[in-house]
Amino acid sequence: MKAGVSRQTVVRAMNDMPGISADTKAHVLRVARELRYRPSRFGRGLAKQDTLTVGLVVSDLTNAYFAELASEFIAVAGEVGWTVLVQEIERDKQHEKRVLSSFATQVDAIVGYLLIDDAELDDLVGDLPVVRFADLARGGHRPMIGIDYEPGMSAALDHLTHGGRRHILMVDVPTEAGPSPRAEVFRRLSAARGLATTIVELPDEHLPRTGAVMAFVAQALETHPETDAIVGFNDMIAVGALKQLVSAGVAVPERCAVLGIDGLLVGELVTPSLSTLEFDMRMAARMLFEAMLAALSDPHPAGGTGPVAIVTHTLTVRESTATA
Amino acid sequence: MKAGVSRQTVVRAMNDMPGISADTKAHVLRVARELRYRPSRFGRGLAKQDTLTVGLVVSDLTNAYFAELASEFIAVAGEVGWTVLVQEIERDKQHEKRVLSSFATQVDAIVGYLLIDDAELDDLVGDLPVVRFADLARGGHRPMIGIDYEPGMSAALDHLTHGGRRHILMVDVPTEAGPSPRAEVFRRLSAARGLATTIVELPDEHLPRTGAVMAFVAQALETHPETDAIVGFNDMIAVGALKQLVSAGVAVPERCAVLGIDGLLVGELVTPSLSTLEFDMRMAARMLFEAMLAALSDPHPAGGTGPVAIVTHTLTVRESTATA
DNA sequence: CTGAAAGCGCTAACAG
DNA sequence: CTGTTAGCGCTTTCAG
Repeated sequence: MKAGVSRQTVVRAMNDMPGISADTKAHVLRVARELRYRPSRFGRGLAKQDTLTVGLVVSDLTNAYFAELASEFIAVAGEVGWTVLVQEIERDKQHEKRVLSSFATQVDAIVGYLLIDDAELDDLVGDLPVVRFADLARGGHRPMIGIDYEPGMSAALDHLTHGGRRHILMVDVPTEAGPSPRAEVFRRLSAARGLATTIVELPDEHLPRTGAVMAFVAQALETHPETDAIVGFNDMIAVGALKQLVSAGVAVPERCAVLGIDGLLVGELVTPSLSTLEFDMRMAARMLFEAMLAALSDPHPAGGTGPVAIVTHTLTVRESTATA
Repeated sequence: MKAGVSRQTVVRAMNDMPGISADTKAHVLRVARELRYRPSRFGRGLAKQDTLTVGLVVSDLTNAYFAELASEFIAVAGEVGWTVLVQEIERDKQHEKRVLSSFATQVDAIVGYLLIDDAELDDLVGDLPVVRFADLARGGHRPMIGIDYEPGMSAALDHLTHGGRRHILMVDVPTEAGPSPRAEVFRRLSAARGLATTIVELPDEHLPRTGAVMAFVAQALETHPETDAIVGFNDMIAVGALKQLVSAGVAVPERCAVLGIDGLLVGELVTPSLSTLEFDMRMAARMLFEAMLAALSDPHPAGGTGPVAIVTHTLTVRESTATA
């Protein structure tokens, strides 16, 4: 059409389709290049009904946990030609709603770590497939990859008690609705073991700031001086606790052990190195993606779905919980 | 049309446009919801010629530096309704090319940390606007946010020499083409000061592994036992060096100082805490985004552009370079 | 092997 | 305030 030559033969050339002579194809390609022609994704998307864009929701990319999730998910998705839109929701439900409703017209599916519940989700995104990455306890009719803290936490408590720890303090980051699922499992399992545990709740505002976490831990330890082990809501909290103990001259792990959750790289880097509960994020990302494909091909499985897979943690023992 | 009622009045309802009675609008909206109707992004994109999707290229989200860039960039872009496609290129030029040519049909602009040069870029993406985030030294006719290491490195060297350090070792991560720009600046500035510095090159393969970095540093120190300060290519390398020194019983900072580059959070968490060169990633992300908008509105500025803004580092002194 | 015609779902411009 | 018409750029028939 444009360049002296052909027409919608261009399609055949651009898309590597059969039924075109090498000559014309080469010619078309060359002209296309000269013209700096780029096919429009909209025209194509409209004509071919398939498409491959997924929205990933995480709470904060700056958190290595979510960065790793994003990295692995993008990799898995990319392998089969899917493209990933990433958004952060920064623990803010309002913002999450805006993000989701914008996703509703931009992607073919949504996955990730969502705050809102299924009912609100139905409102915002209709029957767009959504797969959550969430604590197992969370209900709902949509598919999800459930995180079961029980096996890991159980192993962790065994490890701590075998090491003679009896007064365990968990520093939780509660949700709006109360203790986090991590803390719930901790409470339940330690009660079952007859342990004298305490859960303190770190206010949200302190979250990213190590200094604030340190101060908070210092204060908690004044109230609970008998503490001989601290479990952090996650590795970053645990590292804050670790720093506080070290700087207060409390011997770790001799006088007090510290355990994190998530298995972030930072745990290897601090001194003493941090024991933690970790899991295979690559596998989790793969499961998320596969659940998404499943949801896409069968949007309304009979009787809802609930968890389609469950991930658990493995205890990695490093220096911070070593036994004397 | 569909639901007993209206037609393309739907448009007016869905898009909050004027010229529609509250009644009809409410009705349309309700029916749309019942029908789980979601407008197609393709139809819309085709009809309205504007659109707002940018591709962000980073080398590795797992690297906190890039995670922060992504986080900030997504935030800035989101503020004005842009949506961000994220891709990793893992230091692999082939992969980068695939990513870029796929981006060419998916986004309206590309920004980020690219390996390939402008000529190859022209080939892959035509006149799609691209803004790099790159070392100032890098040439090219496309716009970029240039990173100038000189002011920061200069401050760092002053700080180290004032602390009496004379034998500085830099652990570089070279590019295919030789020393990194960071190392080049280091070499130039330390030569100008008459310092006895050495640059050792960490093989790529070791990159993510702290243990490997530690071993490499141990070996480098055997060859250069007089070393009294180590500058890492980035914070992660510096932390590896720090760990090696500590575990080898070398007093930090008394016997040997350690300095990182990038200003990652991890620097605050290690013991002793890491001095580093940091910069304002939020501002850098904002500049990237704005340069992108500029490139979009004027794709071919007279005479190319080169750097459209320059970012520099600030020295943050923590324990690892403290003076006795 | 190449060309022509129709339509994907939406919005804009213009009537009614 | 609401309906009609045309066309965005591409792919898919179906003819030549």
